[in-house]
Amino acid sequence: MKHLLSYDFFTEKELERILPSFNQKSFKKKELLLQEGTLSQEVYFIHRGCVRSFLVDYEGKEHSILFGTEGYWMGDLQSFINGSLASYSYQAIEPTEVFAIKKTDWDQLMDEEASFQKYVGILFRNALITQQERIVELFTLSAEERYEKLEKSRRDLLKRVPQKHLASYIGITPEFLSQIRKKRTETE
Amino acid sequence: MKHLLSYDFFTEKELERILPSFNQKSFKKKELLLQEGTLSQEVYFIHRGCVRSFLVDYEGKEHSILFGTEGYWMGDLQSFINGSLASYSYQAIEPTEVFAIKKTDWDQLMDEEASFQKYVGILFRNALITQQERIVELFTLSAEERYEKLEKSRRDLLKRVPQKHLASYIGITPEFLSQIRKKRTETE
DNA sequence: CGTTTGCTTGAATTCTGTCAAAGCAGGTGG
DNA sequence: CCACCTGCTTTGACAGAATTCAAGCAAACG
Repeated sequence: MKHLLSYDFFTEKELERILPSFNQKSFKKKELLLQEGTLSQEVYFIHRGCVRSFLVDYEGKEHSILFGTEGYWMGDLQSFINGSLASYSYQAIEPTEVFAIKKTDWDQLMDEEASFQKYVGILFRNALITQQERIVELFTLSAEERYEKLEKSRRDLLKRVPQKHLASYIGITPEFLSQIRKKRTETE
Repeated sequence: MKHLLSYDFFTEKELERILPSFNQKSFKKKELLLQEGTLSQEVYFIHRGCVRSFLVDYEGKEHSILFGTEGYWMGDLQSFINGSLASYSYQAIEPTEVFAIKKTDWDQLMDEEASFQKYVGILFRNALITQQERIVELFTLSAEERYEKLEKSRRDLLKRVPQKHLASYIGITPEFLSQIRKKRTETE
């Protein structure tokens, strides 16, 4: 469980109280961590691998919302926290190992462990800021610029994630992403 | 300060400790609550009026990010919490009255008042979920559908906010919003 | 009033999606 | 190890969506 530690946010003692609440779990490639329409009972800290969250729209098309790799948290907040049914599915893109924490243990930690509560507060704040930036990108950048941005900020994903998922992440069709890539190699 | 109370989240005693940290402030129509590039020293709870946040892109175009009305919190999280310079500007669309809380008072409340910390945690979580939904909308809905959605979820805004701002909020040009409105009145 | 500001319109243009076909993998079973 | 699937990527022609630009109108404001 080095990764949680490597944030070096917690002291040794705090970790001793926090870590026992987590269980290690493995998922095969293409396996679902959580399926849309079910209740999320746990959230995951990714230790090794890659996970995508996606939704299926009313036309049956998939849209990738987020990619999590080593050090990311993944989970359906809405379902996990409010107890509603998940609107998104979560799927391993590679063989993936995670540390899972169940709702009851989560709630207990949030109540009893001030350091954890603080940690989660920071997590949410950062997520909020990241998402805000994403919204701004969608407004201000063209598809090509969004792809360039992704190239810079998450270069690792380009090799790990199929094009079609990257395309849907930046909000375009796989075919059009192909065009963009073609144009870019020609120009350069 | 009925509004903060009306959330009926806090007990009387908690409110007695919390409310003194807020100051009432007024802004005229078009006045800026906070300007991009400056440091955010306080955040606002809107008691009466309407505020929009927006950014100016590299082509000089404005994009409205969020509209806050009665009962909304407005502020530049990134700047307020991390001490960086604000990326967005915040402008009163109507004469607006807010309750402002300064960074030092905020920090103090977050440290000393567990109920406030919890309240803010919920605030951020909800904001996170709302934003996630917004991203999904941008992916899955056409411009026309996004406008219809806005019509339903924030009908009040249609009368209070100029078209051009609504247009930029749903990510289109004012001209195209005009087309949509025209088409819709013809069809129906 | 005159001036500004915002809304509408239409035509030309750019961007992105759709569709269909073909090429290129990677994985599987024999 | 090969041959065959199956699913992913590429391509090009075309259609549709959205923007740009320019002009005119209406409403708001000092």
